[in-house]
Amino acid sequence: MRAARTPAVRGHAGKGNGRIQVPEACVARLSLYVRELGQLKRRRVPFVSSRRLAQQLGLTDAQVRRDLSYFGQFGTSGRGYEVPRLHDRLTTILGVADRTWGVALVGLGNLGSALLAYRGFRERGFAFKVVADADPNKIGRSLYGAQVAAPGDIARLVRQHAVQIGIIAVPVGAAQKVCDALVAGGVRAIVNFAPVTLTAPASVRVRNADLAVELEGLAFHLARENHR
Amino acid sequence: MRAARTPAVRGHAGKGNGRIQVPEACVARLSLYVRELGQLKRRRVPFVSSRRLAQQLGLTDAQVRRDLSYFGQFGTSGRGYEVPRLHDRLTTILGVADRTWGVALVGLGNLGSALLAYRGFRERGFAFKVVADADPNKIGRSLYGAQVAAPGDIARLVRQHAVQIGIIAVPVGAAQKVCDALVAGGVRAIVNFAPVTLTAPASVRVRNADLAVELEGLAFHLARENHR
DNA sequence: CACTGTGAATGCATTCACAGCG
DNA sequence: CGCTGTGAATGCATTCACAGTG
Repeated sequence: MRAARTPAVRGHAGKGNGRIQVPEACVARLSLYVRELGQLKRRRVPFVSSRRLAQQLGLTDAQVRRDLSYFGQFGTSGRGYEVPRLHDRLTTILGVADRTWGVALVGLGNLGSALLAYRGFRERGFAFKVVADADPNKIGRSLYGAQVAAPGDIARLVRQHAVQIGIIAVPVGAAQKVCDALVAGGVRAIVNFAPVTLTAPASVRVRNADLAVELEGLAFHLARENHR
Repeated sequence: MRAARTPAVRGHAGKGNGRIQVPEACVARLSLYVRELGQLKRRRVPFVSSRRLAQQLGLTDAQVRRDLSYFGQFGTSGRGYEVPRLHDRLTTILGVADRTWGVALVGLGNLGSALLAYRGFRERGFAFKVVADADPNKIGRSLYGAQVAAPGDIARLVRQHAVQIGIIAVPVGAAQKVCDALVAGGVRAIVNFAPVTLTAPASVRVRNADLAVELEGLAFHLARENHR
């Protein structure tokens, strides 16, 4: 969940045109806010204070206020934030309100299948436009409403469907080749689940999600606490 | 990802036995170093410089040196770092060299199955000692060498096998209950894949790995770049 | 009042720059 | 030389604290 390859991600350069610099860490929390507000909205909670929101997410109230302030002034003194309004506003800012993002998923092993089946993606504005795998038994078949393509067709299909985000869920050995194909097709961001560092042009955002890294981070801390 | 108070993480300096604070961000990179060094080791590369290691991982050379310096002095002036030695040393520090970590996995849907089947975990020192699911059709069956238990048995089994790490791969509605069971059994760390914030004692480390959050982070940036 | 929004202060993390070593 | 290890400087992110508002 942590970006290994962080190409000095700046919010945005242009101060002149009124764009605000948003800390990267804040962006990461933005979708947590949306998630939580979505629940409150469904429960018809009309207002929420920074304090309560913070408590719910394990943050501090000051941090919630600071984070939200990067995007505008949404609150009412004395009462807090209007839940539906804030939810709508943040959803729009996240870029998942008014539009659907096309996604290309490569690799339909256990993990790839899990991702394809995960309803959360669709609900949150992501659609699998292209799905591919190297297994001849899978190519051509239809899974979860998507026709499985061959690796050789990735670049063409990505371009054809104007897909902007690629997901790599293939074994280590194939990851870089898949990455190249996605880049050739014109994706602008990639989520990589293979435990290897990819090489891609700086214009393409790469985010790594090696699941074992999560566990190892925890192991480090546990090991320390043990030998004390 | 998790925000709560950053606990004092300590490492030991090269000289003396005074313990020094290791930045949390550095810990996250530690397993990347191990991963990369493992590959170099297999290719029988004897030495590697901070420059080359950095290039390979998309970092700066200064950062690599700084990170490694938190754990000791491993390098040789003029030549760089001895690959096998550094690999062994970091593996030990990570806590995945000399021991195996017992893991409890709850939820055997697509994602849970993917995790269970992922060989990377076993290779990197993690063993699924307890596996559970609420589906009566799965309970009692044997998957990937693990007997599937019922949710009601989680706490008991976790304690019995002295499991320290829990993985939650169940739907949102069941996540908190599973979390409670894992905590009752005595786990000290949890990786949560359910898109919800869990409540757990401060002594239990919780790390969230909501896959949609990754995508949304990317969407935010893409949305910004579009409307320029 | 209870709460937001934000300068200012603090605390981390990264980068610079260079002394020192093989 | 080429490269490490590390003070010092810089740049981010979080927290404090309080003026201001409905």
